[in-house]
Amino acid sequence: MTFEPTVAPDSRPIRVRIAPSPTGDPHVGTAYIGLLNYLFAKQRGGKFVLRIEDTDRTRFVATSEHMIFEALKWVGLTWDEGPDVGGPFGPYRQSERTEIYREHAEILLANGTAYRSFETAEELEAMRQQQIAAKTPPRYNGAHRHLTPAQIDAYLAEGRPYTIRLKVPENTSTTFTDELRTAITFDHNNVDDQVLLKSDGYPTYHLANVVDDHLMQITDVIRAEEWISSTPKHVLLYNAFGWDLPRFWHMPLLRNVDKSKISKRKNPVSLVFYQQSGYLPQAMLNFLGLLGGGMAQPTEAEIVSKGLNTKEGDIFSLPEMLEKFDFKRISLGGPVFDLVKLKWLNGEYLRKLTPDEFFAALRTTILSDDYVRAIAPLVQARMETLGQFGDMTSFFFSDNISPPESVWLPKKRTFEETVAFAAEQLTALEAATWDATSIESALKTLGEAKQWSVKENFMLLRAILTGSLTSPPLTESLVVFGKSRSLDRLRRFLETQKKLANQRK
RNA sequence: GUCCCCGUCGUCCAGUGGUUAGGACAUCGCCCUUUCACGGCGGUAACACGGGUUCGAAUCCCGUCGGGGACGCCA
Repeated sequence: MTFEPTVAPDSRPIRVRIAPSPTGDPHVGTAYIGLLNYLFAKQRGGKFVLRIEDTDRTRFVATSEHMIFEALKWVGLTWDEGPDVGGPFGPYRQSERTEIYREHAEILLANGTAYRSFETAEELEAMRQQQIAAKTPPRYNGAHRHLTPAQIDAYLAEGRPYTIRLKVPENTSTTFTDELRTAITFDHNNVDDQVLLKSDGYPTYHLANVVDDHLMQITDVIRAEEWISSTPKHVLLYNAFGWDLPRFWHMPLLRNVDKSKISKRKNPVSLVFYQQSGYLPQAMLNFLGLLGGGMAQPTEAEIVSKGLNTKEGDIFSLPEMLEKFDFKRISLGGPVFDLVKLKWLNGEYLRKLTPDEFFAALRTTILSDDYVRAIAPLVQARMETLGQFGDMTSFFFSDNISPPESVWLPKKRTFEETVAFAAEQLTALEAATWDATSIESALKTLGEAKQWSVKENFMLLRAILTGSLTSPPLTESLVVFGKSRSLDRLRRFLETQKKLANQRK
């Protein structure tokens, strides 16, 4: 038996959404999928919805949501419905919809397509480790699938916490259509009994996304390829509720240079980083539009008639994308997020600005009053002439800082232990709130634990971030320079040293 | 390990049975130039492999190999 649920009729007005999770800095992948959804909706007279998926309270970052809004606006994307602008299908923040998910989980419990599972997270983790050790696929063993009503009542009476899991039908398979691919089939032996409602009462992505997409009347789910393998669970859920399916479009995943899924370790992924580093939003958007194809190359006739240079086939604006972008053209190989080409594109846009516009661009970003004002007090006491400002603060305005080993390597430390310690600094800073006292205590705590003196500790970081052993106060400088750029500089340093170390071997 | 997706220059894209396999970025060379950059001109560079189908395969089919993703009370 194969499930073949009905797909929503084509006549419904197009509605798409992006659903970022507020767990940190806004991600280039969010802008990429956002752009695609935006284009899809606008080309079809549809609505583009922004929904915040904040159901993981352990990873929740309070400042993140606002940063996501600002970053999307920065690249030029706007949404028709969302937590900030409202809309007829709100609330658009999942943490405000918990009651809805609970009710829907009850429906599944009642119709037998879901069940309660009383294992603890620790028990499940132990099971997973055993399975991995035994080289078998890590999967929930379905132990509580067949609990008798008496057992369930006993557990409930005990007040034992539980999750609600999807009861994936046995011995069948699910087939769904991906609009960019052929039909995709998953045997249910390979589909886990996914947790739908966590023991804290919050839904997992799977439940929340299906319920919300249905209630918000989403017609087309355009998301990253990493979701393909959980799509059968979603199809099963639509089925269990008796709902029509949206169309699924899985977009290729952005990649690091080594082709792995894009990650902050290997590539700057924060939109804040690009903004603060002086990339123009139109260049970023253009670059994202280039990845994965979608834009038809100009024909020879167009090149001749418009007097285009051949390279200008790669240069286009959002209105041009709206006009020409074709989803059926998207190529499925995961595109490398190539910083080199992004920089070239950005240079192209920079050169096209008028002198006044260029000046304005500098003054609103890298030379903004706010930025210079924040830097000024760090060097005032150290200066004898204003002319020394540049000497003391150049690292705030530089892209590439690569101190030689003679600068960053402490006298009494080896290369290996120092690089390892710098990696620890990165981890500590990633977890730190970005203010001077938090940074300082995070570093000191680490130094004490690893037996690094405050001097060695701070000097190392100073060298990595400023390229010098003489600089304005370190923690204050870090705060002004910004978390995303500071951490990126540290990551690049580590990558560079790793490569050098490999070359020596 | 299991399942799923993908596979054209180093990178991003063209190419959908008949092309000298095209463009962009990068790279190399030349020109312009006080330097660098910009700009101009030119070069190197790819159909992963093996079987089919066909008069003819980058294009269609199968297998192999390679890459990636998923396998969480993360999203």
